[in-house]
Amino acid sequence: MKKVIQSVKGTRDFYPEQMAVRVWLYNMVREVAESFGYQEYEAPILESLELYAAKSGEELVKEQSYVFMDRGGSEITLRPELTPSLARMVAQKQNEVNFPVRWWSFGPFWRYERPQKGRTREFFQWNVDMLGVSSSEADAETAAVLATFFQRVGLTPQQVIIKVNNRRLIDDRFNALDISVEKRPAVSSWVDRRDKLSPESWTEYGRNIGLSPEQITKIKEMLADNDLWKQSAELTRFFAVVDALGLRQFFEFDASIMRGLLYYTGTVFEAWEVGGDIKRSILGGGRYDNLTRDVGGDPIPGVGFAMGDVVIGLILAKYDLLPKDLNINPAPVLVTVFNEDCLLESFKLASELRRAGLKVVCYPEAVKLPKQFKYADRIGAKVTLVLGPEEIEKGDVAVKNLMNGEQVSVPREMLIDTVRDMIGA
RNA sequence: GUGGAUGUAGCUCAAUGGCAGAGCAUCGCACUGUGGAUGCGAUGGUUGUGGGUUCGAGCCCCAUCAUCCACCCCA
Repeated sequence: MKKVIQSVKGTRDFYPEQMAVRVWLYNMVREVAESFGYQEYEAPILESLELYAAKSGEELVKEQSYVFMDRGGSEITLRPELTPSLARMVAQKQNEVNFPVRWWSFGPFWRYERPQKGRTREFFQWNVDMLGVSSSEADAETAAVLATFFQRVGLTPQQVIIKVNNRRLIDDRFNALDISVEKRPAVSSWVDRRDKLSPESWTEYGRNIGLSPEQITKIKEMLADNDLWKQSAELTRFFAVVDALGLRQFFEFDASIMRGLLYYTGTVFEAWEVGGDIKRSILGGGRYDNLTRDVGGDPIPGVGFAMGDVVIGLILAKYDLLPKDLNINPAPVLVTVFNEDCLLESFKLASELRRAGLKVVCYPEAVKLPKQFKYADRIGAKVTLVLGPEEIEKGDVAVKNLMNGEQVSVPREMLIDTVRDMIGA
């Protein structure tokens, strides 16, 4: 037995079955994004490492990015995320584009991590962003696109919830607690880990990063305060808007949502599965008001989110919301080849039907008819045509309806209508 | 980067240290101008790889590679 060369670790092969699911997901996100007037765009897959150096978060850039030297000696990155590219694209045309910009994208990304459940090295991401407006209404609308997507695919607030927080709100609290700016990333990741550790070891962790007992107590109080958001004008407005949009039930305030990326400045959000056996955020997003400046443009406020196809795929599979019976074979008509002498006649017939707008497969060699019928059945063809010596002599074509087994011989001039009738086209 | 589990036919999996098997898939026949269903039969293996222990290893030991799961981080 010869060994087939292995695929690259962390990549997925999209056989037609999987590709159909991916296209279905693409169609869902496109439909939802367009319903809010967002325009589709795409950025390069290759970017300079420099683009991410500023703000993406140290681990993402230094340890998780695919970086290589191209033949000209430039340091190139396979994009690990899209937002910096978007900021660059908007900054480059900051005087030409119409603000507010509403853009969306769905494409591949790469991160060099150990693959596991819900995580691959090559994945697809849906990105939705609005730039040029710094209002809470913009935050809420962007998040509403996401909630609408959940609705569209059949996910309910009992299954998925979008947890919302605000960096400025938390920063104010940290200021009040005298937590230095340098210490905040550590404090953030400590807060982020609250659900993963036992209360005791979580408290001990807090002491280890240099928090005083009073600070720890105050932060615990803060996290327990479900009404803390009312102290934030931005969040108050945010919740009012999602309420007006009829999507309030998908959102809840959670002071422990921090987000790892450094560029977020205001409202941030993450979606989680409520049932909780998928212990990772489904997606994340938030407001980033300095990113265009960080890539060299004028400061343009922005807000957006990214959803990976892998985790949402797990969620949709868990709740049995992935489409079944996706038709992966486009052609409902198969033309058989009776024998070598009839082969060209069959090819001509297939071509004739295609010119009439039908999708047609012609068997590519003169093998036994049972084999060709079996193939037609396997690919899900609805109609099979036979053009043998008898039919050619009479100027007929035998048309078999594979759904009910009935077969008729019809004159050539009636063929197209007969076939259309059978496949319901 | 750290820890755990698993590698046997194309696929899913069996096999007290004692003849390497089943189901599905494939191919053939029943059925030389017709698919699905059924029956009968056939093909298919250096048990991931390399060492070791043993009269004897798929099974035990060591190494290595791969995959999966968890941590880290994140979509």
